[in-house]
Amino acid sequence: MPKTKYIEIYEDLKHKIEQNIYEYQQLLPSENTLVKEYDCSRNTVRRAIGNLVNDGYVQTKHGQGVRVIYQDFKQNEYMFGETESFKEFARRNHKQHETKVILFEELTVDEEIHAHTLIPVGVEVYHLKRVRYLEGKPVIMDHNYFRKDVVKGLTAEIAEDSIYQYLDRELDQRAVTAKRKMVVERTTEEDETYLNLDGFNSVVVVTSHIFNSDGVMFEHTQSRHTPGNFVFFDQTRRK
Amino acid sequence: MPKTKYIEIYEDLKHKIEQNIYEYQQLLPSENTLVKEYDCSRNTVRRAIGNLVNDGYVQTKHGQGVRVIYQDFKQNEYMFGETESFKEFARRNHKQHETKVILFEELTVDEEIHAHTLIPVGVEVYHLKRVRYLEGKPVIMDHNYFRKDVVKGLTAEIAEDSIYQYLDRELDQRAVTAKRKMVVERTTEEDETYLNLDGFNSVVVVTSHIFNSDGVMFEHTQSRHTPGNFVFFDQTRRK
DNA sequence: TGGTATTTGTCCGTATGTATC
DNA sequence: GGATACATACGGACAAATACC
Repeated sequence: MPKTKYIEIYEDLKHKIEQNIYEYQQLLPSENTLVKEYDCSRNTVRRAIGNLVNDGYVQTKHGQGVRVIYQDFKQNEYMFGETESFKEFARRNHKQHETKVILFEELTVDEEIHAHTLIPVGVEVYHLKRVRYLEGKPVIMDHNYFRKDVVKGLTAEIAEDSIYQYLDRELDQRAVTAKRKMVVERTTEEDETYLNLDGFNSVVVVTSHIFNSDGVMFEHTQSRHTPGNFVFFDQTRRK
Repeated sequence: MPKTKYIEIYEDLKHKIEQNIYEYQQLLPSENTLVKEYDCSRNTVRRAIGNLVNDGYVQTKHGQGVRVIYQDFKQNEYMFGETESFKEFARRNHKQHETKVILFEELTVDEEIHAHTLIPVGVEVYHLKRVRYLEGKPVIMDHNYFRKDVVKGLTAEIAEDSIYQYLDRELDQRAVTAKRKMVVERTTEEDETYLNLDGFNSVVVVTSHIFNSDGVMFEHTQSRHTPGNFVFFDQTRRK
């Protein structure tokens, strides 16, 4: 499984930045220097740098150089969001986790479901409600719709473990693009029944549309998070 | 002000997707076709497509093509976040807006301020508290720290209009990279005094670190949003 | 102040690999 | 197996912003 050259360079530079070999506010070696160092073309170096810019690790300036703007504030410990599953998230943070399925049904999308999921009318789907526990506390309530023609043979047992592991291992399917919308809403009775709200009268509602490698939107999920456990990071640049 | 070729192609394709000339789930013309159409190199076409992938407009698949996955759900009408100022946001949505400065002071960063802003100890800063009104309702409370050596000559009057307009027009300074962290917190007495919370007992706290083109982190802001008015969009892809 | 070197930004052409049809 | 399509990589040329002397 040979990695590509630009990914190797990207990861090497990233590690050097994280380990302060290249320090905050310092300039990286020039592109031409890196070309010699990694024995590759300038385009390849530039591609690696472009990824670091997207990650908010460095910032380039025309005629001047590439400046490190990475600061460690434990982004990795939390970092919800991204295209990461609940199980992966829990594992990475060494937290005990569990999922309980409280509804599992199969149905056909009608106009009403289409209106809020954008899944075409007539498509057959699994509809689930699941409660996610972290360290024994119920912190997320998921309302899922999965297309049956993509997520074939889903069962409640699988849904209590990891649907994404099943997709990847059994069906050779993967989530590629995830589009998300986040809002905060007042709690419903259902939220209050199932979640540990800790005094909050609101939940963070993350609505996701998820596409597989064929460009099919195979999942629509509304995740209702208890506010106390929700953290989201993001970095943008302009120009 | 001549735009670059790949930006022109990127914007042209983007418009064609938004106007359904290239439809949802359809494949774009192949890269080689687009090369002829735009009379440019394949690299340039690929660069334009790469930007559309980042925007969540299309998804590429090796050996198959570039598929449109854009769906219009009024992303443009709201879309807080990004590197957009409050004033720009209000203008774009045709909302009446206003800002009131409730604290304006100049001070020197000590250990305590450094700990939560990451601005180096000893740096002189402006410290402001501002309340932002949308359609007459107080919806955001900002706690700002600006470096005086970058944001020279800031006054309360400027802060009631638009600091970013002042930066751009008078000081030729621009925000380039913004790093954000979002959490939900219980309201403080100050929140309750100044904001229209509409029954919520929480606020969305967005902590931002903002860098200018020289890589200097010149602003640290904590924005406390009333939950009812907060919307955030995001798209990610993996692999 | 001004000219030169350095550095990043854009663009082109070509070759090869690999997945899909 | 052959054609098509995207992915990676190389090398070169010139422009534009900045730094240096």
